[in-house]
Parts: sequence; C-alpha cells; structure tokens
Amino acid sequence: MDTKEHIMDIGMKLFSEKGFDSTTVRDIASKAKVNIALISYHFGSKEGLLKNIFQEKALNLQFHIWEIANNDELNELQKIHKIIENYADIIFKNHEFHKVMLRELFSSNREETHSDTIDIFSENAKIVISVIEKGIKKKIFKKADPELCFASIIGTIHHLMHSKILRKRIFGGKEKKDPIMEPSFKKRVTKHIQQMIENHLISENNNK
Amino acid sequence: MDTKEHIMDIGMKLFSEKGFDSTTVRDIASKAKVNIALISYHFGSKEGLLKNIFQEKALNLQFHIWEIANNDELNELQKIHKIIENYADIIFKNHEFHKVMLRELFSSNREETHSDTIDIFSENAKIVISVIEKGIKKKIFKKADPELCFASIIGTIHHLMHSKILRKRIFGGKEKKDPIMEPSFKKRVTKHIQQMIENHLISENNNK
DNA sequence: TTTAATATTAAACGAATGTTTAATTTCGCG
DNA sequence: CGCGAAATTAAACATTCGTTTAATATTAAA
Repeated sequence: MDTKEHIMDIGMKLFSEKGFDSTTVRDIASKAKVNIALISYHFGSKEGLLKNIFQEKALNLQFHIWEIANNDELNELQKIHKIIENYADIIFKNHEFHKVMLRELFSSNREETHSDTIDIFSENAKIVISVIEKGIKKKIFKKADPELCFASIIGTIHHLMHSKILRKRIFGGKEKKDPIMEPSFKKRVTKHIQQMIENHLISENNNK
Repeated sequence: MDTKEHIMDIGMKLFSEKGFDSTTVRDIASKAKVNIALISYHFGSKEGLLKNIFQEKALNLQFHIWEIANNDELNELQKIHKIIENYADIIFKNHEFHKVMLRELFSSNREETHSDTIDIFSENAKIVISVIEKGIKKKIFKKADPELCFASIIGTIHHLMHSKILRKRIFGGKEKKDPIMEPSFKKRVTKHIQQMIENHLISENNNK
C-alpha cells in the first residue's frame, strides 16, 4: 500500500512540472522505480491516477473561507485579511498540487477534474466577492470593483505559484534559488496583498 | 501562401484552447480543412508551426514599456498608469496568442519558446519594478514592494485571460457570455488595476 | 502549350503512448 | 509450513502520434 502513495506523490510532482499530457506513465514509473503496469493496476488508468490525486489532495486545499465569511466577530476588513492569509497559507503549503489544479482549470481536456476545479474556484470567488460587497454597503469600504479585487488577490498568488523560473529570477536573490519554501516569502506576499487591498478598499484618496 | 496563414491561425486557436501537447496535427488539419502532411511540409514540424506562430505574433505583443519608462515628460505615477493601460490593451487584443505564450512560460517542455517567453516577461518585469523603485526614491510613492506590485498588475490580467469559463461565470452576466471582446470590460480591468496600484502607492493610509 | 517548380493528396511509416496479459513473487493467515 | 490473495514483473498489445513518401494537382513562367 506504500507503493500507491509513492506513485501518487511522484505523479503529482511530475504533473505539476510538466503537465498531465506531457507526463508519460513511463516517466512516472521510472522516477518512482516501479513497474509501468502498476499505475494501471492500482489506479485503473493514468487519468485514474490524476483523479485519485485530486481526491486525496483536494481535501488539504479546502479553503475555510465560508467560515471566515460567516464569523460574526470579524468586520469585513478583518475578514478579507484573514481570507488572504488563509489563501496564501494553503496554496504555499500545497503549491505543487495547486499547480496541477490550475492546469486543470485552464485547460478543459479532462471534463471531471476541470469542472471540479471550476466549482472550487468560483465558489470561493462568490464568497469573497460578497464579503467585499457587504463591506461597501456598510460603508466600511469605499466603492470598488469586488470581482476584480478578487481577481487581483488570487491572480497575484497564482502568478507567483505558476512559474518557478520567473520566481527564481525575480525573488531568488543573487543565487537565484526558489524562495517558495521560505516562510519569509509567504509572509511577504501575504502582507503585500493585504496592504494593497486594504489601501484600495479603505484609503481616502478617492480618485474617481 | 494563404494556406500557411490559415494553418497558423487555426493552430494558434487550438494551441490556446487545448495546449500544444494536447493539440494533434490531425486536429489542426481537420479544423483547417487541409491535409495533415501540409503542416510538416510548410513548417517542418508541429513544433516548427509553434515557432512560426511565435515569430509572427510575438511582434504584435511588443510592450512599449521601455519607451514609457524613459519618457521624461511623465512622472512615475503617470508612467505606471500608462504601462498598465498598455499591458491591458495589448494582451486583450492578442489574448489567444498570449495564452499560448503563458502556457510556454509555465511549462518547460520546449526549450526555445520557453526561454523566449521568460526573457520577454522578466525584461518587462525589471522595467516596471525600476519605475516603482524610482518613484519610491523620489517619495512620489510611499514604501511598497515593487516586485510584488508587478506581480499584482500582471497577475490580475493573467488570471482574467487564462480561464474563459471562470471569466464567463463571474463577469459574463446572466447570459454567461465571454466579456473579453467588449471594450467596456477592458476599460473596467484597466481602471481597477490603475486605481488599486495608485491607492497602494500613493495613499496616506500608512498602515504598518 | 510545354515545362519545371510548388502545393496538395492518400497512404504508409516508425516511434511512443496507455493498457493488458500471463507468469511470477510477495505477503498474510490458517 | 502451506495456501490463496494481492502485488509485481516482463512482454506484448492496440492505438495514436508526428512525420515521410511517392504520386498527383496546381501554378507560373517561357
């Protein structure tokens, strides 16, 4: 049973690096040092492996946004801050699987994983957007574009997750090493997005 | 010679929809209603077709960021605004090819197009970042994270470009149609990013 | 019209893909 | 130990992929 987990681990890594279609079962088998047939044996098929990975890893990627949005002890600004922190936490922690998910979101080659991902994303989007809308209604926030605020929050994180090379080049310092594992980088990203969104939603600088 | 252009057009559309690896030469040939052999005949190979598309379309995607950054008649805030407008203009106008480029950026399966894209992106990044840094030095901008500001600008646009389905769901209104061709949508995106970045870089709300 | 280069076609090619088969090994349990 | 189920293996499988071939059609110039 250890083999199954091992294959899923290697598979996820390769899928996140090269994409599902460009990863062959022979790639996975050789890197995992198991026989090719084991992928079909354990998961039915290559796509079955992907679905298994989704089923197991998607649980780790549950954003508890709904709970934050419905926490009466927080005002809307605090909610947005918490949501941003939560997003960054979870995505950084699961960045490999998250990249697999993003790929499934952006291509529609496999219907099931594609629509699963869409559901997760648009569900979260709706919640965040409604929090911003409520903040605007309460006049805690000034007028803004809630849908695009969400796009900026999630888009910033995605952009940093997506390309390891760009990340190294721009944030890796002189040694050009990948900063994604450093806690300071996650903090830096979180703080930037929080400040940017707060400045945008709160500041008095009401340039129409 | 018309055939060549036609194949490139169909190829770009399919590459942007399904990705290079998942698009077969038979897909392209049947959708373009030409013989399969013509792709190899005209472009040498499937990858040759991609490179040809890059060579032709990348010219349309030249961001004139350098010119904006070195325009002495603009202050740093105006430069940033113009750069954002320029980005949105060009990417919206070439969103299909831009998606192909993003895919090449995010996967490293084809060395040439991959590194080409990296160069374009990191070059632009450096220019935008240096403009923000200069603005901070001049005290036009308050302290901020220039690298992450760039990530937010480009990440917001990318996020909107990348998934047609999410775009329809969130911005398509009740009919759920793709807003990407509507000029009002581009304006809306441009204005949002400009305001957000301005609020972030200018506002007096100096939290932290 | 003739001719040679170019463009297009149908068919086949070899290589690589995901999957299956059948034999073998490993393992848990009486 | 002995036995049956599960795991693993090597080999072959059919299919699909990008590409090539050789024949035909089209074009443009002499």
